[in-house]
Amino acid sequence: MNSSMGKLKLQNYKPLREVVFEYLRMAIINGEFKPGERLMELQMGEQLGVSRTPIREAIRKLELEGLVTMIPRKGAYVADMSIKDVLDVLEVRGVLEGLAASLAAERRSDDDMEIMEKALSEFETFVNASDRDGMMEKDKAFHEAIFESTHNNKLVQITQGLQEQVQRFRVVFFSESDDFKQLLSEHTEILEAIREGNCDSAKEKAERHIRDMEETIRIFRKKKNNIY
Amino acid sequence: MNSSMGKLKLQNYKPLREVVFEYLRMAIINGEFKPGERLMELQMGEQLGVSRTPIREAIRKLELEGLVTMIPRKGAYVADMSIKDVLDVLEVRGVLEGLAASLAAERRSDDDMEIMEKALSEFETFVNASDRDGMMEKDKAFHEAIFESTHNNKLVQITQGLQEQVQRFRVVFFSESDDFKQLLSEHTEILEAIREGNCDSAKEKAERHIRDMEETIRIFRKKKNNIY
DNA sequence: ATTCAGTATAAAGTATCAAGAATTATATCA
DNA sequence: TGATATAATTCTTGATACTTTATACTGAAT
Repeated sequence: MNSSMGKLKLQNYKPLREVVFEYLRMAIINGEFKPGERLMELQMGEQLGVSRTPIREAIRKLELEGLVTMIPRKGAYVADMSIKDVLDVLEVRGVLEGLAASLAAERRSDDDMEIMEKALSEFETFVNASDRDGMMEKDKAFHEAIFESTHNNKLVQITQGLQEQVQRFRVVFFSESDDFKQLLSEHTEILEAIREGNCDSAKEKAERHIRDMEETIRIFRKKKNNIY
Repeated sequence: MNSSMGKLKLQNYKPLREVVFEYLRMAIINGEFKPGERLMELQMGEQLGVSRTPIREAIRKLELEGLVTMIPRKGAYVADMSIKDVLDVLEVRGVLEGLAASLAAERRSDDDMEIMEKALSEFETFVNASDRDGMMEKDKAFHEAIFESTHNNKLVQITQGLQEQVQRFRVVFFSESDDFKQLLSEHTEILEAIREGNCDSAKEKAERHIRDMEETIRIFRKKKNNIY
């Protein structure tokens, strides 16, 4: 009994740097910290009630993730985000989504299938309820479920990072213009192909799903007269 | 004069954490630190003549890169590397090489073309001289040149991380068995397709290039009786 | 042989010191 | 009197040293 209590404690223990890291990451992704904004160690520390060390370690990781830009001896800034950056990300994510769908169609277990179906139906529920936050969450969950079904850890890990960038972009630039009805029908088609084990079809549909998003952003860019 | 000296210094300045980070990364990638080996902050610090802080910050970044594994309150260990891990990496890298070659065929500038050709011819020189280290270096340079030619920064960044993992695997498991003559002819074909601007051909050849490598490792695994 | 206690060791986090960059103020020159 | 340049002060990062806390190991006792 003692040992199981100990284990529980152990599982729950998170180093401060980890807490700070996740806090800052979420704050940046959700747009609470704006691009270009300066992150000062002392100030952050006071705000979160910790000393500078955990803050610094968290910032180092955020730097590697590309969410923060460091200038030596000057400080850390929330990374800028151009439309070009997001288009670059989506170009990569397109082929990875395709790969994932194809592999999922080939390798998914019955458990995987259940998880994907659950995510999709929950997504549908939120669409019908017009709950935007819920949709975003389940949209993410659906794609994650596909990636998990590939049983390729590296693929899961890489895509997580990319997802964050896209999410961040959505929040910063774009908050109201996704067409969720459209997303729902595309998701349904992708899952159908995966269920049937049709690799090629799953791949093609998943890839086009991302290309559609790219196209939406290209149009958005033109409207804004943004030059690259 | 004084000010230009100052500027030079400024340009050359690298925070200690950065130096340590790169040192440790190279040491791990090149197999000087073995998988599972423990990295102790105090000891490392003494060895490199710095205090613990830069070591810690470097280790945090290595953790995010997947090169070290942290166990809270216990310490940092050089990450294990299974054959499954490398196959996962290559599965991802395959489609990214394909994407890169295709985009390069479409977007390369004349300067890009020159850089790629230079890398390839240097690779050939080392192959003829049977200089293994030189080959590895130029092999890497060639692939990097292709990725740079896509003008997609995100793609460059992601692939760098993957390249490191493959490199590490090569060193740890595999030191003598690459067939560089074969690599050379494949590289030549890929570059030919890029030069002609033939996206589909470039993509297909680049993808197969990685699949060949995957196949080599699968055979290697069978020989070793390694179960997944 | 097993368990519990005490000690040693290493990580986590805080406080402190040093050094570089930025801003402001003052002085000098036009 | 205004503007520019330089010096000084202040603020922030970079790095070290120190304290605390948890884990592991060793030895003794049941």
